[in-house]
Amino acid sequence: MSDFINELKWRGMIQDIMPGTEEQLKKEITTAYVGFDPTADSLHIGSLVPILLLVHLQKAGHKPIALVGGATGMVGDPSGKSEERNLLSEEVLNYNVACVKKQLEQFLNFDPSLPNAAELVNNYDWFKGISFLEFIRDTGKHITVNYMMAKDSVKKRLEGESGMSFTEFTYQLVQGYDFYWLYNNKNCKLQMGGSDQWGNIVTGTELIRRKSGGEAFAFTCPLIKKSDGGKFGKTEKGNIWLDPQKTSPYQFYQFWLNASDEDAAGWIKIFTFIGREEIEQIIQQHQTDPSQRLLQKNLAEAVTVFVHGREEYEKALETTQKLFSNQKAPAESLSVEDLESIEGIVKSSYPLEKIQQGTEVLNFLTETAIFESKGAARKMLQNGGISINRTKLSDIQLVVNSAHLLHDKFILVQVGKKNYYLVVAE
RNA sequence: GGGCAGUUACCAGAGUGGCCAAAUGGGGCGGACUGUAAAUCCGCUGUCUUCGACUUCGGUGGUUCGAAUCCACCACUGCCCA
Repeated sequence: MSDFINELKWRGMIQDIMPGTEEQLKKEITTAYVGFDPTADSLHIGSLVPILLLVHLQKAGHKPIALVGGATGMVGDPSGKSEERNLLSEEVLNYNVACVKKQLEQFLNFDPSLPNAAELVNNYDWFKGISFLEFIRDTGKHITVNYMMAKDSVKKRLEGESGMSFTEFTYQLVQGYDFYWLYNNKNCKLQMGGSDQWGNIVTGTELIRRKSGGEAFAFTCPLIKKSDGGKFGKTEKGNIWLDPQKTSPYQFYQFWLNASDEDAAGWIKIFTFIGREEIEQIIQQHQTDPSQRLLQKNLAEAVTVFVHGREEYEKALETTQKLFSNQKAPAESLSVEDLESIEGIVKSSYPLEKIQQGTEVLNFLTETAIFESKGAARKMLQNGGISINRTKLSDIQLVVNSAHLLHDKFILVQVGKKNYYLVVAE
C-alpha cells in the first residue's frame, strides 16, 4: 500500500499534494474520498480520472469513499466557472443523484467482508439536518471571509464582470464541511479531486484543523486537456458519457481510438491500469510504425473494457472493423450478417415503399432524421461530406431507389468520414 | 435609493440611421493531404426547399420612407456611493 502515490506519480496523475500525505498513506490504511457533482444524469469521461483515483486507492489497500453531492449540487460549484450557474430543481437533482450513484457502484468493490470496502455517501444526508443558523454559527465562524476571498475560484469572479452570488460564494464552506464531517464520522483523512478542486479541498482541511484540531490531507490530479488545447471529452455529438444509453460503447471506443498520438501517450498512463514497462513498450512499438496506432488501440480497448465490459468492447471492435478496415471495398461486400449485427451506430428505419418509388436524397436524409433540415443536408452534400454505400454524393438531384439497397434492405450513409448511419428499409 | 457603464449569433467582440443576416477572432462541422493522428490549406457555420424568402442584435412601445443603431419606459448585469 506504500507505492500508491508513486504509482500515481509516474502516471502523471498528481498535480498538487499536501505535505505529509505520503507519510499518512504509508502509516496506515487510510480512508479517502472524492466528490461527484450530480449535474447530469450520467457521469462523463471527465469524471473518469477521479474514479480511477479511487480505484487505485482501493487497489493499494486503502478505503475509498465516493461522495455524491446531493447537497453541494444544490449550491453550485463556482470553480472554473466564469458565470453564475442556474440551479437545478430538486426533482432533477434527486434523479441525477440516483443515476450517478448507480454508475459509481460498478467501479468500486463494496464487498463488506473487505477491510477496505468502498462506501457511497450523499452529503445531503448530513446537511438536511443542519439549520442555516447552526451552520453559520458552528462552521462559518471558523473561516474568515478574507480567507475565502483569496481562493482562485472566488477571486476570478470578483475580478471578472459577472460577479458571484452569496450562494456560490458559500460553496467552499459547504464542501469543506463535507470533509470535516467525513473526518469525524468516517475517519476520512484524505480528499482527492481534480486540480480545480484544490481551493475547496483546502478549506476542508482548514476547517478540520480549526474546528477539531485534526490533521487531514489532500492531493489533486491534473485536469485532462487535449494537446491542441481543445476541451477534453467533447465531440460534435456533445459529451462522452459513461451511460451506454447516452454514448454507445462503439462511440465510446471510437472516442479513444481517435486520440492524437500526443494525447494517447499521456492518456494511456492515466486511464488504464497497464503497467509501466508494458506502456513503455507500447509507446516504442508505436513509434516504429505510428500508422498502426497501437497506442490508441490499446488505450481504447482498456478504457472501453473498464467502463462497459469486455463483451461490449468486442462488439465495438467488430463494428469498427466492419466499417473501417476495408474502407476502399465496396459497401456491397458487407454481408447481411455484417450489416445486421452492426452495433452502436445510429440506425433508423425508412419505408421500403418510398425507396421503391424513389425519393430525392434531400428528403431521404431529412426523413431518416440524419439531418434536421434540407438546408443542412444540402450544405453538407455540396461540401462533399455525404456518402451513400461508401460512394461520395455529388448530385443534389439524386434519387434514392431500390438500386441503392444493400441486400434489398439496407442503406449505409456516411456523414464525414467517421459518422455512420444505417438505414433499414422496411 | 443615487451615479456611471453595459446587454449583439456557440463564445469573445466590432458595428452608433439605409451598402447589416451583421466585421474579425476562437470554437464547431465538412473537404484535401494522412494513419479514423497532428500540422497545413480550403469551404460551411440564423431559419427555411437552391435563386430567393423569412425571423434576429435584452423586452415593450415610439420617431422615421427606413432602426442593432435615435427616443421613452421596463428588465437584467457590473462598478462606485448611500
